[in-house]
Amino acid sequence: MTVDGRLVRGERTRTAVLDQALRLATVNGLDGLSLSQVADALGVSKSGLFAHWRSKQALQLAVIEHARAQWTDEVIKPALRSPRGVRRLWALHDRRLAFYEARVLPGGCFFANANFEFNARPGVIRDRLGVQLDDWMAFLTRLATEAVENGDLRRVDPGPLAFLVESLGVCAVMQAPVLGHDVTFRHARRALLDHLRAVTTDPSILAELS
Amino acid sequence: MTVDGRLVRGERTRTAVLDQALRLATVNGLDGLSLSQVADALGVSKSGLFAHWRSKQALQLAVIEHARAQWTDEVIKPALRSPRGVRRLWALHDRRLAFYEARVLPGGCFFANANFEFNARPGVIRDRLGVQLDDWMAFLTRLATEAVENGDLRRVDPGPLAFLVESLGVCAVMQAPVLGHDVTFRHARRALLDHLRAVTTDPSILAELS
DNA sequence: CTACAAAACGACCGACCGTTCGTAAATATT
DNA sequence: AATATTTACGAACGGTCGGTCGTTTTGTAG
Repeated sequence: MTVDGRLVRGERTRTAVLDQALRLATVNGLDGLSLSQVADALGVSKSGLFAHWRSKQALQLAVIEHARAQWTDEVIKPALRSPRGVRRLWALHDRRLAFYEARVLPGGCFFANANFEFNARPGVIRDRLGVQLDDWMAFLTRLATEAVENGDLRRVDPGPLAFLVESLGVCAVMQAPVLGHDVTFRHARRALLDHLRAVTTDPSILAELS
Repeated sequence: MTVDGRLVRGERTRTAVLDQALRLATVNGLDGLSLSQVADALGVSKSGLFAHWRSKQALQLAVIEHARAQWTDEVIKPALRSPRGVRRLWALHDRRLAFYEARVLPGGCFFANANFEFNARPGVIRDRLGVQLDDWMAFLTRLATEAVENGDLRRVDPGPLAFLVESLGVCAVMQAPVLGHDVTFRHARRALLDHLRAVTTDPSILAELS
């Protein structure tokens, strides 16, 4: 929020806190997020954080929202510029991998980490992550359905196909730091390409893809 | 370890501790594992744990080994009873899913959870998990290679295929608690079956599979 | 310049953590 | 039965955590 062109004092720190908190939460876990560490890393006092968020959980939820907005801007929107159909589905997969290749920032995917972390821990956080995952899978399924309706695919259920795309993306960001970015991302791209080639009606559509 | 047919006193508690610790670590995270909680859940004193493991990290490493042994007995060995080739590759996928369907125990897959948790946290734990993952992928790749050498598959790189199998398994145990076991496992099975059908030379091999 | 409101601060609290240590109980040995 | 040795125990320590509160600093308006 801006007033007269200048940043309100608290607003600048607000986004700075969310950036730092997202970074730390991605590395140490959303639950392992330490308010003390966030404050120290920014050179502000820990108690000052409670002026913006009433509790740690409130900050955690804000971090989730922050990550969601970032994901929308940097992955979903660019992918939607590709032509609808199989190529758009591939574009999303490619953008996702590129998103993690670009930033050498450690910690992998915040959402994947958080989902695994809260897999068996019911509560507000778990519910919020569940809604995000539901929306994301619905979006992927819609893309797969569009590809089928376009006549690009044959004999394919959109659900399992969306699940396959998601699986390759999730597993890639998990294995990349351990087994090496090069081989992991190559496998993730190659596996989906092989699959699409096998189920696409007109393979020439895929010729331009790497 | 047994002496004269009777359990040494400490040994019974040792495996009980590892079972409980594995359960808690799967839910709360390997780093979120609390020695106090382990001791309380078993009705033993916290300080007594240090007689068996010199530190929390030592117990964490023992838990990893415990999980590995369990995984070998309940997933790998049964799958190896299937005939070599595509059917054995499918059997492993199926056994893995059945392993998590059978135990309604919450927390998903310990190894997946731990890998994501320590993705960006170098150290002894990270190294140990990395070796496990490396071995596991090598095993999967060997199964895929066998399927190719058997003549079951066409135009397929074993590496990406192994990566695909692993991806579907990992993602299934991540989504199952959130989106429901039924739809998630169905998608995980269907996606691999579709893929195998598309790349198998003799589809009749897959007829018997669900 | 003064006065007011918002925001950041530092000190502090209770809770939980991993770890250590002296002691008591349980087992093994003579 | 008495001794020696292993094993588990409870209390306590230092440290970090999330959260609270009174004070001081900062920015704004009259």
